[in-house]
Amino acid sequence: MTESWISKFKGLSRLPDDIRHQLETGSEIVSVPAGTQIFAPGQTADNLWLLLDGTVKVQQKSETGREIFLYRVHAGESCVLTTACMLAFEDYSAEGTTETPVRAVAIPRQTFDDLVAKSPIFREFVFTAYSRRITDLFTLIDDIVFQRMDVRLASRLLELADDANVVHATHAVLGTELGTAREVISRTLAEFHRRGWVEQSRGEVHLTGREGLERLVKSSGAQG
Amino acid sequence: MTESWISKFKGLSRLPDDIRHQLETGSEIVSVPAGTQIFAPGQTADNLWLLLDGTVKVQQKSETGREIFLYRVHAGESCVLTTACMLAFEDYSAEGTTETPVRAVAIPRQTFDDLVAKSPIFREFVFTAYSRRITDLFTLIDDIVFQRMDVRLASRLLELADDANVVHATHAVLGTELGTAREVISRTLAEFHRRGWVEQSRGEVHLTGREGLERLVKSSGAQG
DNA sequence: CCGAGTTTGGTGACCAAGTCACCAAAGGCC
DNA sequence: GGCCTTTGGTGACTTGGTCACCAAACTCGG
Repeated sequence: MTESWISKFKGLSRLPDDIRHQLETGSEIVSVPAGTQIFAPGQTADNLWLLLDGTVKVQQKSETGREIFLYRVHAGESCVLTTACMLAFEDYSAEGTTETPVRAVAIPRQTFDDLVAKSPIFREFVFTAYSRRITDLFTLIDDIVFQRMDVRLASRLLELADDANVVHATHAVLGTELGTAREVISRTLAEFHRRGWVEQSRGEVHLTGREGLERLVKSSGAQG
Repeated sequence: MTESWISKFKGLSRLPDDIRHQLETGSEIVSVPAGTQIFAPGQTADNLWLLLDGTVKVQQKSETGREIFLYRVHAGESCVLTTACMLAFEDYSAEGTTETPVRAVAIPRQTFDDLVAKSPIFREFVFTAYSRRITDLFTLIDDIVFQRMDVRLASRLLELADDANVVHATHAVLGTELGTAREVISRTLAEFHRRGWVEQSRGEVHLTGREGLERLVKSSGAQG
């Protein structure tokens, strides 16, 4: 390892050498395949995860068995929800699953607590992660309450599209991502098709007219 | 001050004497009237507030000028959103306003940072507060997406009622509390009236049949 | 390659909720 | 009293969520 993983995390770049060293020796790099549940209600988390590669999807399961997507953790971000579990012993009903193969740094509770006590910079890193999640949730709530479905779907499609402008997701998956029903996705996609913005095939959506989708998103003064 | 305010906060009761002392001498008790804005976007917060008396309402303002209620801070809780602002320098779009006259402990940034570094118990207190807010937001999202309006309104009325079973709020206020339109509140309240659960007068709702409202809330397997 | 079972997507009917436009009643204030 | 503001009520319409059901596409054992 010629280059430390620490450089992947902007908020940690200013760490002094001794803390860096403790962070590197006191943590472990782990790899898990896609589809692994990395935290769940009732399960104690003993590590804070910092994602190096891949994405983790965090969803809330409601009592009625339905699910809603809360947020996605990307490479370079920390999965701060596990911290909540580690330190606060709170019940939480959200679960996190890897969407792709994931490489991550696992920081054990002991190291984490030590570093929060010792290093103002590490402390700031942790609090920043927390408050980013909180503000993300605010934005999500705003979206759910005030934004139209077609705008939300368009924006999500643009986000999820790969290099070839293809979104690999079934209507049902897109439904839970946006907290709506599959039927609504089907209808809205049919409308997008009529406008020439997308082509569909089983399990995927091809964005043939990004401009149209982008115009729709922009026209509503939203951010995405 | 014969009894320290610290005893009002469960998570702080186990603090050792030296930390207690630093917390007491390094903070200040403040009083503000009802309707005071205690934090807002773009405004730097220099203190963490711990509420001794009264309530603070935290709302999100959307770009379209509409508002949605996020949560309410009660006596014995901390207004952790200001911490997010203090330590993480993040933009946030939520604002907090006192609903009643409020007495609170203001902990300056310096004292706060010091205590987080020094005291594991204080640290846990802070992280607990954060994670409680986050899980509250999860519950709110779940509610918004999956719960029927009539159930949500019934539950909120029960929460807001005073000792005489009266809710002092206009339909418009109840609308922003639940992230819906005034008209929807008016119609739902009319329905509740038809069922003999409430009487209305200008600016207030009298709960004449709590049992009915409670039955409605319970029948949906909700919590509140 | 066939055929049964599963997954995915499509559709119509209906209900719940949000939006718009407007009005009326109640209260405040000169 | 008369004017203005705040609050609440209503109908018509649109959007979104639910339910019931079907059809096409895939899977997989044989």
